Amino acid sequence: MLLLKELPTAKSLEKFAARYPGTNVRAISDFVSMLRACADISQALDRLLAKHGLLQGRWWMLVLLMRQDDLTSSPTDLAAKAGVTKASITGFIDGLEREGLVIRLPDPTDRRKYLIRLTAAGLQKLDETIPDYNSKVDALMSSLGEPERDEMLRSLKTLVENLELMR
Amino acid sequence: MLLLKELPTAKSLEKFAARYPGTNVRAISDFVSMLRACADISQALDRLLAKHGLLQGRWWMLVLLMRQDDLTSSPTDLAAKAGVTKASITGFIDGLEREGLVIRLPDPTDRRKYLIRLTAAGLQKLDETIPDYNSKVDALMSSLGEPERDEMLRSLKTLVENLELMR
DNA sequence: TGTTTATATTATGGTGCCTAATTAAATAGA
DNA sequence: TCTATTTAATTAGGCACCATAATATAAACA
Repeated sequence: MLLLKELPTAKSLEKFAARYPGTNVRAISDFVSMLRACADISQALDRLLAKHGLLQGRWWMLVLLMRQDDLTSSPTDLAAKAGVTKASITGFIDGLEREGLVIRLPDPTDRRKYLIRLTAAGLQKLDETIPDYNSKVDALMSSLGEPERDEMLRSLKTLVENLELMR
Repeated sequence: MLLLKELPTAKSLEKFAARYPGTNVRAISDFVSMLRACADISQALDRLLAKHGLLQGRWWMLVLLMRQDDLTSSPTDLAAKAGVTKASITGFIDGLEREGLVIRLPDPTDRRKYLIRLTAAGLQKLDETIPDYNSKVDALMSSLGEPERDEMLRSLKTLVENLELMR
């Protein structure tokens, strides 16, 4: 999460370039602006979810479970799909279970495993949150025309595909 | 930070739309793709900074200090510029001071205040990190042509200006 | 002078991650 | 069959990043 409310001014960028010759001022400025925008958008999502008593971590767990036909998944599977360790999943599940949104069920075919299933309360939480999420996301994304949106996503995709350049 | 390595499939979006009629599938899909890209880019920055023993929090603090003519700022000022509380700044300063990258100096004009100043070691840390940061950010951003970059930033700016639609 | 305001810190806690060690169960191989 | 390995999940412990509330101190104001 970017920690700079104040984007660099032309003056501070000049100073930067003076100390570090060869700086591509435009690249730096654009990069920071991009991060700033991303952080603002993510924060707006946080606020939306907070209205429904959720946080991004819990929210994405619920979304992953909802994607499953039987509303059920395993910690290992969730870890893979979320890109975090299984130990981290344990924590998320603990929180969601405490709130009654999911339950741990023993896997009948393998006693090492658990099945994490969305409860009725969990589904209700989604039913309460998702219409709001849908309409707000729609409203936001509609502030861009279709061609601009496509172009933006294509550009972001290009950047992501070139992230090895940051290595 | 987005927790979905796996973006929604066409099938899961269909299912979503079936349960929540009126869903703008494109809006949701685009929104999640955008967050995914943002998270990936931010993570790439984390990795770059980690090579130099830094993390985003500490890094942006150092950058804010470097912007000042005398390499000096106050906790209140840093808090405002970073968009976090003063209590949070105390923690960042503690860490940076422990590593010798900044020092707390009493403000001669107001005994409630401290001046946070970048030390020689702090400046050296920046001198070691920034050339790498510059070249990597330049390389990444150069994967987009200038018009695409401008368009992308304009689109992101439009979204940020319309974030009140998420309220 | 006495009250209000401003500065910074401490105390405390929540969220989101991690690694390493552990427990338990399944599986593969001699 | 029995042992060794692998797999699943958790626990323990810790770090980073943030917040709120309470506190101590000092400045400003009326």
